Amino acid sequence: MNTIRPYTQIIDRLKAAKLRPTRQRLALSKLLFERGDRHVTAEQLHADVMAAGIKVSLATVYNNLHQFTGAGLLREVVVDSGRSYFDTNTTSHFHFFHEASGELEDIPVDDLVLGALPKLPKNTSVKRVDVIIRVR
Amino acid sequence: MNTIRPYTQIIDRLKAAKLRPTRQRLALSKLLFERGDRHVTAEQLHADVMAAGIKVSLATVYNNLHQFTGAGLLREVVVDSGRSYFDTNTTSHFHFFHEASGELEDIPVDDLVLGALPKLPKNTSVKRVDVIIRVR
DNA sequence: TTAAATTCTAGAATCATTCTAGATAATTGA
DNA sequence: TCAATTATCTAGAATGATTCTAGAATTTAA
Repeated sequence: MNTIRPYTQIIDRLKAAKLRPTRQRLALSKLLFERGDRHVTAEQLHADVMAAGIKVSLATVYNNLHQFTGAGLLREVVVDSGRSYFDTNTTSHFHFFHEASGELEDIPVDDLVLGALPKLPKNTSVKRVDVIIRVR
Repeated sequence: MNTIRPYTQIIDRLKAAKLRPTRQRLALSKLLFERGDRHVTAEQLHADVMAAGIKVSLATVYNNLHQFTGAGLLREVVVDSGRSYFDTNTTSHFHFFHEASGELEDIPVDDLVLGALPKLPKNTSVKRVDVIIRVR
């Protein structure tokens, strides 16, 4: 039951990623993965976790964001040179970027049709295709 | 004639942008606009202009890159949180980003078909659509 | 030529991020 | 359960790109 074992799912997820379920990691995971799709910066997540009453250093927030990204639990989105966003939606999709507010908004993959990719440069393979529609 | 008035075109371009043709600005413009399509970082351009024997401070390189971008002579490309690239090709096109080398490569607009854009968020208009194919 | 406006500069400041190295906590296996 | 091992956490320093500052130099317009 959820009320009795609220961390079970998250712990399993961390276990699969070979990451120990530490107090800090659990708190960050809860904020990231139990609130639906989110786009956060390290600073935002750090503020969130502190606001939740759990003391976590900023370095730990960065460490965990990168570990989660490496494990495929997050996706890093580059829209703004100067800061990184981390997206809890790791499925294929695109983004609106609101330049005024700095907010990201998901675009479902079906809402934008991308034709065949152009011929790739020699000896390369696609790592990812990013589409960002910048609006204001 | 080019050999006699080699700066005429650049000076006209700067004049149109209401930017004074200073020694530094001319040197930067020559490097940017007389070498075909380029993707440069501020550091790279600074190194280039110094190598050309003209002393320009890094702050001036940044100032000018931003002024050129504001005037529509350059386009800023965000692919790498942490540093900005400036693209001398201001027409509509897309990019390959070579993650290993940090190099950008143009994709002509005709080489990738983008379907109709999704419905935009309320009260917004499109500023730009960025497509980056990350390869390695 | 001269005043006004712009631009340039070195160096300091800022901001996000990474690094360091020691302290703490989690896991493993006896 | 209890070390021993390994991973993780932390504060604070370091880094790297960029911006700011304020005074000096240059350019422009009249």
